Amino acid sequence: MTCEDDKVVLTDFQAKKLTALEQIRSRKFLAAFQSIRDLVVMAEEEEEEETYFRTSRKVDQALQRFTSEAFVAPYEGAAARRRIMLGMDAVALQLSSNLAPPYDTVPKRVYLNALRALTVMNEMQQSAGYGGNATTSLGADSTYSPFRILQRLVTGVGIRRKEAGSCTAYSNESIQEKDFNMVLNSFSNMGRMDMAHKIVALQERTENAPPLSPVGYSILVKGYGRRGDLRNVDMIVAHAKANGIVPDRIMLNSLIDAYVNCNAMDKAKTLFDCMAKGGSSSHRGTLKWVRNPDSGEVPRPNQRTYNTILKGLAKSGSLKEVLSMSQKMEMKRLWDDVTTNTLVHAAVLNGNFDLAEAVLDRHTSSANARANRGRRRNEHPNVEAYTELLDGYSKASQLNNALQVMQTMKDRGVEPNEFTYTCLIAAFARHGQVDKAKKTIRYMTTTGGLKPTAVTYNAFISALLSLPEGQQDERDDDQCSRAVLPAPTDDQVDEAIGIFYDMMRSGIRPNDVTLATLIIALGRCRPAPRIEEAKELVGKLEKNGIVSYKNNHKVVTALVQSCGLSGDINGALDWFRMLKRPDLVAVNAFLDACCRCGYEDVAMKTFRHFFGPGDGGSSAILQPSVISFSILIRALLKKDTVPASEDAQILYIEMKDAQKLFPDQAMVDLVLKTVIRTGKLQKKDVPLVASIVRDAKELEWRPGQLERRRRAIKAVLSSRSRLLSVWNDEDDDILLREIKSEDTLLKRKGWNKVDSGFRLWGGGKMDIQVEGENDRPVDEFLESKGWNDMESGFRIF
DNA sequence: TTAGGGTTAG
Repeated sequence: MTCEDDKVVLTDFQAKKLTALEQIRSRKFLAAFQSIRDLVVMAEEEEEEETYFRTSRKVDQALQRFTSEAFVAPYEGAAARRRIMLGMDAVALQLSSNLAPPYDTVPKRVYLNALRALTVMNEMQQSAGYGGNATTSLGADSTYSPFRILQRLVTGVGIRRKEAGSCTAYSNESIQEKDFNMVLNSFSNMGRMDMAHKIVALQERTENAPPLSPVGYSILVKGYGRRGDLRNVDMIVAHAKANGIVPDRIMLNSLIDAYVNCNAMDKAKTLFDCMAKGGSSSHRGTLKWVRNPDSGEVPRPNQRTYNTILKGLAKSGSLKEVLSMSQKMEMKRLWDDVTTNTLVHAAVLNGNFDLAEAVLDRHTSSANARANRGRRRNEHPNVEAYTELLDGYSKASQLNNALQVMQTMKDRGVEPNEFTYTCLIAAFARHGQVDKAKKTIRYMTTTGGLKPTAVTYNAFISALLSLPEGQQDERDDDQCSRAVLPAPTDDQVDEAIGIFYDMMRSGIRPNDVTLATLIIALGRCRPAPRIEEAKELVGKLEKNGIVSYKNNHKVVTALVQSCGLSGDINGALDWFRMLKRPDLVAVNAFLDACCRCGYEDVAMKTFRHFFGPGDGGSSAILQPSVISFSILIRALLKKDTVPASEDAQILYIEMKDAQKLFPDQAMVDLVLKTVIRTGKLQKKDVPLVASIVRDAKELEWRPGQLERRRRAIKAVLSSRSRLLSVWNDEDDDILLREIKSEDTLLKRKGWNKVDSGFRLWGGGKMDIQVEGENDRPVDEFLESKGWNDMESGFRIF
């Protein structure tokens, strides 16, 4: 190579580099990346050593310039995603290049920037509802990238040493714990506990990596708590204890919240008690762990602690408990906007709209920007409560009151947001006012300056598919529990599909929930299922790359269920087989499909395959749920034979003894409905019914559930049976009246154990006939069964 | 770095 040639090459190179820098400046990232790729090749081909080194350094400068721009905020949106992934491509390019060392490695700072960009981006996309369509040009999954970067950071592979050419060993000591925690937190927020676990494992087995601190444990506990995974929450706590972790207030708050999310209020209350009472708490064991061994102090509860426990009480306890706790908070001056929102939540959950209105009357914040720091821009701190109240009215078929909430918001200067509009749109749709729902979408976009989301349309569609007001009573008695929503009509389904196309036309990508909703609707619609249309729809969307159903559990499960509903067992089987690792919901859907199509034997085999032999051993692939048992028990009872009823009973016992599961409302409804036909309860079914209703005695019934239960009872009553269980909820007028009249009756009969869990109710005559036992006095019958009538919670008269 | 509050959902 002559001196002349050399000059030309350098000039070319410089020109290219200038182009690249200009492209970066004008944010043409793809073009810039391509230019840099050319630069890399040019440098690699350089033969003269010093020039090779010099050009390599210049390429590195360009690369660093590129990545520092690529990994900068904002991290939201498709363009940001492309930019960040190009940044990752640039990192990969440099690592795989033959640039002169150390320029074939990447400075630590770049990795750290990438880490931040990737984690924030992944979390945002998760919440934006991107499906599994995320792949990069290198085929790398953006979910794994943060993990791989951390791996590099701890091993030093591909990381530039401080001084060029230095031979000193890479030291990972300067990797901050917060770098790990940032990634851990993002996986935890995404619900990817598998990945979170990988991070922890990496941290634990790497020398010099920072050990898990209360911060890391807080993050893990949060993640498992959100998934309702009590077992792993407990496991993390045990791990922390074993490692001598002294929990701080945040960790305890996280733990209380996790317990609340896992419906483990007893544990949440214990912890709260320790924090509130400190040394005087009676929970010695917990106290021992929670207390700081040096100072002897126990972290004191703060506003968040109280709000968290309040949320738990709202979820599981009575309104009374919530009210007394909120009064305590007010006295301690710990009341804030979250308290207001939580109290409204509790009130709405209990159907006590007056209370919700009263709380908002008194506690609505005067909107000020300072209160909103860290939240969405200038949003009123109580929109959430108003939104929930609106939604509550709408779901309780009180459209006018729902609309009145919009007016109240306006009067009080509470600006509706996309959540509020979503609920309003669903409210219109639920009441058959489709045009107004559509208008609201337009209104929120234009006047409100808000964008409807996939959830907006999903809410619209599913509200449409639920029966409009006025037709509620026409449901057949199949539809007594939430587990069985009313079957939509052809017209409703057509309307829903129309909205679905509106959605796509306005450029909003349907997600798996959208698709699953439509699939189920098509599978169940009246007068005949339209399963073929469902399959076509899925195929079309897949072909056009709009939604990918492959490996999408929700969509495939919906197809399994839909096939089952329309008697297509082969279809159900085909779709079910597509799932490499079916989850509980999928297995339940398949069990249901088998049973509906008359393949109880296949169902039973499937049940054993996934849930094990029922000995409580650990050979099971999955843990069954009450639903799994409900499906099989119903199928068995439907067979209406003595051996099948016995099998049902055995399954029920297995559910309680081996699986420690107890019946829920749906199961009670289902069994009652299946077993009580033509007013007769057959002898073979008595033991099962008796134990189920007795076990269900502790169930908590909320107004919505009470309503369903009331319908179930109505169904039972209308089938000439008299069957009633005892309610503790004094809020429900109708049931109260029924119980009162029942109590009168019991008094007249001289029976005063009204607290027993279960009564059969009839105007003094025996309405439930126990086949073959009609003539025998009840007490004799019970005695013959070895039942103590009241203690067994079962009385026949 | 980490903790509490609203919409759809098999």
